[in-house]
Amino acid sequence: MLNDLISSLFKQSIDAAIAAGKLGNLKSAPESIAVELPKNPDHGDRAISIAMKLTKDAGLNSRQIAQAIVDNLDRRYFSHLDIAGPGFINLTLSYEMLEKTINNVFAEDERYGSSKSNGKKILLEYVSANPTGDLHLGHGRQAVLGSAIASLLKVAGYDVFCEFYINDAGAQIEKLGKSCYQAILFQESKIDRNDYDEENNYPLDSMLEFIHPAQYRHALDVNNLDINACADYAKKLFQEHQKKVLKDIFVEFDQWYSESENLHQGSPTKVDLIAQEMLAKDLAYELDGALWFRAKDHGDERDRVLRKADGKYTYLAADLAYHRDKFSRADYLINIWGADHHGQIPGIKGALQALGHNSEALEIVLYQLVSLAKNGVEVKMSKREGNVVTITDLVDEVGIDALRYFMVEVQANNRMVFDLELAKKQDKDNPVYYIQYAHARACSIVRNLLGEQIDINQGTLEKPILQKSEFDEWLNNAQHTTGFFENIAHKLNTLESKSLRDLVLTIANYPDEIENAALNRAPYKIANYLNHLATMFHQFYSHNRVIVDDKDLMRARVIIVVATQKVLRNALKLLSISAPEKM
RNA sequence: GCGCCUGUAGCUCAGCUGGAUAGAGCAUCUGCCUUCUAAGCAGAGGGUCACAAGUUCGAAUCUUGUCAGGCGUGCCA
Repeated sequence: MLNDLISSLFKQSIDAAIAAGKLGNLKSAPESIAVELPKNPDHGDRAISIAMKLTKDAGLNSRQIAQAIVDNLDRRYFSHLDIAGPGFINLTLSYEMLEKTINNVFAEDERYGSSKSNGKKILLEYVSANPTGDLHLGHGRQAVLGSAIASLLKVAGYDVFCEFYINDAGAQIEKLGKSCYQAILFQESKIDRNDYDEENNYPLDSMLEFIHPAQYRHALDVNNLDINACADYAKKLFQEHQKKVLKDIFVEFDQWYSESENLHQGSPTKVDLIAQEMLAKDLAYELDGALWFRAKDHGDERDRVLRKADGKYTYLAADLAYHRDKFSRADYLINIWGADHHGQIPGIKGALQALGHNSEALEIVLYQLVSLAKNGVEVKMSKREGNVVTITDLVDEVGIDALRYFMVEVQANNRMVFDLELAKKQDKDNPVYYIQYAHARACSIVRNLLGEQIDINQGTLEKPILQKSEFDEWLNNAQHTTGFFENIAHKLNTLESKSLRDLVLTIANYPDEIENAALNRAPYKIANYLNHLATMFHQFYSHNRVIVDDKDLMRARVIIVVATQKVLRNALKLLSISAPEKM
């Protein structure tokens, strides 16, 4: 990675300066040296501010330190370098360095930006919606966020296993069974609308969207209807629906983990075992007929109930059993939770730690909830109001690409107001098109270069501007050739040169961007990066005409265009957004 | 009351984990299509980084306090 390389060059130079006795009392070079991107272009391509940070340890002023570092630096990759202000070291990268970047893009191609496997396994759990209804906006945010984090981590070298935890036990399933039961009776005209228990059931209308006679008559005996059978039927129905909806927006799981099948089967069940163990280890006590976890002794603000007086387990107890199971399958767990669940974190972490697990190895990524607005006015989403926006609605309105981009572009920690009216308008002003357009433009240039030319006056076909064989040779050589920028540098004017350098430097950043985004579980950074890369490409495009008579010039520009196209494609793929060749 | 999150341009958001003159997009205004896609480019206006102290060479970023908004604080999930 570019910044790693620069960082290590500076580390070497600091070590050398220390050895030469030029850095006062400093004993060793710092672990990591930050490589910054200056805001001001006059400050070069990269800046190092380490000199100011070493003043105390070295006992020298920062400009002296900067000078000592520069004097001992391997300057091979820097065409210009100066010490500014209090001791910033400003770097201008040489064409050799830019060419190295381009070499890498061609050598690694689809893997450019990816790290080698680091052998670490992460179990990522997300969405985990109850199988009692359709998936709406909020699930959409979580689903897209989770799948993008999964891709990011994979690209960053982790072995990621994605899991959907199906909350298919307990009260909400009983409620589902009853709702389904009555909805069928209604469909069969055995009760009328007023008999349906709207108070305690899921709304009839939302059930009727899924409970169709043609289907349930195959699965259930309508004349001898059983609530449990209805619960099973409805559960599977919603599960299959959710699976399909998610798959449609490229959200897929390695495993759908059923709570009822895995945690509540057998005797004792896995949840029983947790309760027994906690009682045996004195982590829990009985009071008023309930079983309490001593959460207050383990970092929570008060004790929490594991088993209710009616003998049923709480969500916490089942979740502990589930997390114990996950820990047996992976070293590191990431859960994606809505921010409204943040209050549960101390409880579950405290209990897992007390049970002998490393609670540090459970990471919870919170996302703030999505609220709905119409024409700028916030509205409450509710099933009864009939204004629930489902993922399916969104796909129909804005399409998959825009939906995914929308959901991922904002930091998870920020509240998101989704304006449906606005989203509907997102046809031409949609930011995702700006990025995709850059990709299509790049493809279009290549098409024009290799396609047969039509002479408008003569109406005849002429030879392509460039033979495919020569084009292929250019690209193959792009993996190792140097000099293709160096040779044209003197032919470029300021605008041409600047936009070309800026584009290549942005391409060079990609691996660092991935690493940073993965570390922060922050796919929005990739969305921002894509936007920036597209901007750099559009600028390059308007300042540098690619298809020109000068072949050296054309070759250098073609190589940059294809390199850009590859990086755009890689980054879009990371977010599961399509990279169209034509628009 | 307590805990977590948020507060940056008219609006939606970035700000590289403490760096130099705080940036994009949308919206408003001005230019650029007989040359590779104008879904684009070039430019203008728009700011007390909620407020106040503190930490240091240096703060939108870290600490503390205040204000405003969201969420949580169940023998619900």
